[in-house]
Amino acid sequence: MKELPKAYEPKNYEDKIYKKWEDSGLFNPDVCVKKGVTEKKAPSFSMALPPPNVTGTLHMGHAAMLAIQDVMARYHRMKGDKTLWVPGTDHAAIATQTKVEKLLVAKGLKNPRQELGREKFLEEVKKFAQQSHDTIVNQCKKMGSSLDWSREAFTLDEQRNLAVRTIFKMMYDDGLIYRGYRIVNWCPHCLSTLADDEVEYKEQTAKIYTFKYGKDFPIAISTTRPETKLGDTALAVNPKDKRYKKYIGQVFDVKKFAGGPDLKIKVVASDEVDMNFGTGALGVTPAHSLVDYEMAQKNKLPIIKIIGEDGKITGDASKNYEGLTAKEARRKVVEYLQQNNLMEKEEEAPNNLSVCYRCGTPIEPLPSQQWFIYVNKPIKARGKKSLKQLMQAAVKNKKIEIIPERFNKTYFHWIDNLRDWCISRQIWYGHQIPVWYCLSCAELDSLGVKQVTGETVVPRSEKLVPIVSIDAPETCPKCDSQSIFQDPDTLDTWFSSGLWTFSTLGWPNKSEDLENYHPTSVMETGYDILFFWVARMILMTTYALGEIPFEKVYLHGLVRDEQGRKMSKSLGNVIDPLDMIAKYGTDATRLSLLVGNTPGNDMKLSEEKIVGFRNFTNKLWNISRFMLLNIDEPKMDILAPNPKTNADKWILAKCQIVIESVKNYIDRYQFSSAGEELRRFTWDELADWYLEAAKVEGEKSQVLNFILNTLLKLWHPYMPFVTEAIWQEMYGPVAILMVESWPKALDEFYGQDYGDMVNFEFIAYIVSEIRMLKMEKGIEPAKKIGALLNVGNKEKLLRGNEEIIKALARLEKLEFVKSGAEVALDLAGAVDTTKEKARLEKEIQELKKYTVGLENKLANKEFVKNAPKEVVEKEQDKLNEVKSKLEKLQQQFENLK
RNA sequence: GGAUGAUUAGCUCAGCUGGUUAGAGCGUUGCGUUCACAUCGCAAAGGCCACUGGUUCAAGUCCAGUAUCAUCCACCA
Repeated sequence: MKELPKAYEPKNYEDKIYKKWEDSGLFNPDVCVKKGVTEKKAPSFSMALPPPNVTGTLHMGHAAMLAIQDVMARYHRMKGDKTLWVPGTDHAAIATQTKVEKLLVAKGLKNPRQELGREKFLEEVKKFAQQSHDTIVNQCKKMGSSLDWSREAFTLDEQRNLAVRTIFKMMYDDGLIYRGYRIVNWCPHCLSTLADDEVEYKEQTAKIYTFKYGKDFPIAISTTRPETKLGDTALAVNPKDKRYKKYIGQVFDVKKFAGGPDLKIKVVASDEVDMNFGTGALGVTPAHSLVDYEMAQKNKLPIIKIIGEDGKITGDASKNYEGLTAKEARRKVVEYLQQNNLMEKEEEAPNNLSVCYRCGTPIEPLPSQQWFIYVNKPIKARGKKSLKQLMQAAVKNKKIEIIPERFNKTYFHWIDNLRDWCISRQIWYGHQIPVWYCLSCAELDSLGVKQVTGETVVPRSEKLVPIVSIDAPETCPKCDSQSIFQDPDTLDTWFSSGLWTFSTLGWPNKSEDLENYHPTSVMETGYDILFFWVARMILMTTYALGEIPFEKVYLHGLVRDEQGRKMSKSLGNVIDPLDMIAKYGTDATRLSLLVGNTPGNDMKLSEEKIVGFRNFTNKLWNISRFMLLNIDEPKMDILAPNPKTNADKWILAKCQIVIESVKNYIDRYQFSSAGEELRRFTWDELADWYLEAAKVEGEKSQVLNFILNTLLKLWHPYMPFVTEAIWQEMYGPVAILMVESWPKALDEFYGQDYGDMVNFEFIAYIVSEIRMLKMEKGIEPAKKIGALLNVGNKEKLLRGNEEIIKALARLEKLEFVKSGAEVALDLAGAVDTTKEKARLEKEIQELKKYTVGLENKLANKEFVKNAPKEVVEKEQDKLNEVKSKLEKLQQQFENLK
């Protein structure tokens, strides 16, 4: 006999319990093996935690991710698998740097990078990242995540840096990484390139200007960005366009366009030009539009860069405009065109503006010398497949399964549209590219460098010959000169996080972890980073290791607010997981994120939902409290006891069924269904019926002990804290539920004979009927009255459970009879029979309708012919059952008269 | 422009390969302080499963189309 406190107080247990788990070392599979908790040869189950960005704190999305993954980790650990869940954080290059810059600006610095210099600035970033990291780790622990902290990784630590340098060298040597002068997405605020999918589009209305380059120019063009026309080298028309056909191939000289540079405009044909848009003619600006750039390459047109990395007009080709920002230049061009009667039309039209996904600044496409990865080039070491093909194959041949399946389509579509991946970034926080240049080998004069000092900024130039090396070379391998310097650029953050599943396991070293735990079992993450990250991991891993990074991809949805809006600080609708944990406990918070949603779909979260699960947590606590009061001496490894009564048989059978279905649901990644199933068993079956019966029957120590052990184990992956807390109340401070073995369904309780189960269900049905009758007749539930039961062919069963029926239906007297209605109340006159008659009539009508439906179905020859036997039989059984029920009701109805 | 998802009870959502009178939680209504729990119990009400066709003995479930909403991708200058 143990007695728990009346209500569960999460605060009194959670931190202590987490500390105990952590101190036990059992998050580490090696320790589990050493302590004999897991067998040495057990199958392994491994996951890499999607590393949260060190840009701040965790939100509900992270909490959901941690909860789902922890369910899997704990389930597999209890099942006896060697379970490894590796934690870590992501340096999130641009995101973190931007964040720190903002903080420094808020502190009063005007231009932090310039004022501090690379080294000091990076120190600031590191400080911030460290703080953020600590917060995140603490939050992961608060969520109860059973992560193996001894293996914690950071995308920018030394081990990961080695992995990055190694794979860069591999790819370079395989000819997959190249340096090129290409149009890139340039963010003039971050002063860096962005990958294609780091560009976002914002709807806006823009002014479209229609004008001619010059007075004698025969064709007018339309554009939203007149200032870029300073760099036009061609005009494209559709070859089918009769208006302009005659001009194709001609070259027009435009003197001093908009008071600026002279232009040579060649008229070229392109199918891509829409004849119906604007004037049907497109001014081609090869340097500042990707489409135009491609057109220029096809037609061998010159590329004139007129906007520089600072977002200002460059001097080379744009006299009179040099140094103006794009905005200023636009105003000036427009003014000129208006004043010189070249402007034909100005109109507002909807338009998509491309902006930086980090800072929202409009993107400036411009040509620049950058590092790229070929996605279409055949790779010798991989059967001449390209990276694209490797990525496609992994999913197409089902080595990787994406859950839910529909994301396959999105994934393939993305790959089809994939262009070479620009991996160099002009920011400081990140993996510096493992490339060095020798100044002695290069002709410095031609680079515009006169004298080399420590602080010399060397312009980006293809004239610098790259020396690619895993470790920093001391001298130039060609000329032995010591004046070499490392490429100042850093790598796209996804380059390093793409290695995550194997870099965290020790690659490029041939580690045991890599051997044991790679490929990982599951990658659980949000669908919003399917392209950014999941696809890149597949790319990197299939290339580097020739194997997949994970077998399953489980994609969860976004956590939204009650109204379905994204949670954001500016909207003020953010629900902080830590607040919820403080108010309602971790288990309630976890359940609210685990139950009531399906993979790939967004979920709406409200505080009320969490309150509901807090109530359930307390319910479980009190169920345990009651059970413990009726268990003599709890035993941890109690065997299933022999059931004595109908109720015992029923609950033991139900228990086996729930064990089986929870297992099936979790194995099929239906975490919500498993949780609902468990909740239903716990509340509707165990608490509402069995425990009530137990109060009557008494002496249930063994059954209760067995059921409670099973119950706590089954709930543990979902609610680790409350279950562990109860477990320790039961079995002392040394016991750890987390590594107890997962329950197995036992055939003897339900395999052969469902009869036992159905028997108690009949008792429950009778009790419900009596309660219903009392309610219908306006008798207070607590008021004790008498009742008559027609025993039919169930005399033994009913008499055997007489006390239960009396107690649960609150009867003072129960008589068994052999005729009349199934159940009748001893009403002692004075009761409103009209109400009861109406109720019966309604029910009879409904049953009649149902009977007719069934009869029609069975009379249908087609149905009998075509439907499977079992279905037909089932329908026949249904009909018989309904008919007999109908008879009984009609008899009752008659009796009332 | 292309794609995907959603549309089921007042609200939030389940419903896997088509086969019980379509389910749950919350909320609502009525009754209730039975010695685990009012963070509770008992009971009830509430649904042409968006719409229109089709396939089938049988459709919430499969197919086609329509509408509304959401998201993603591409981007037209």
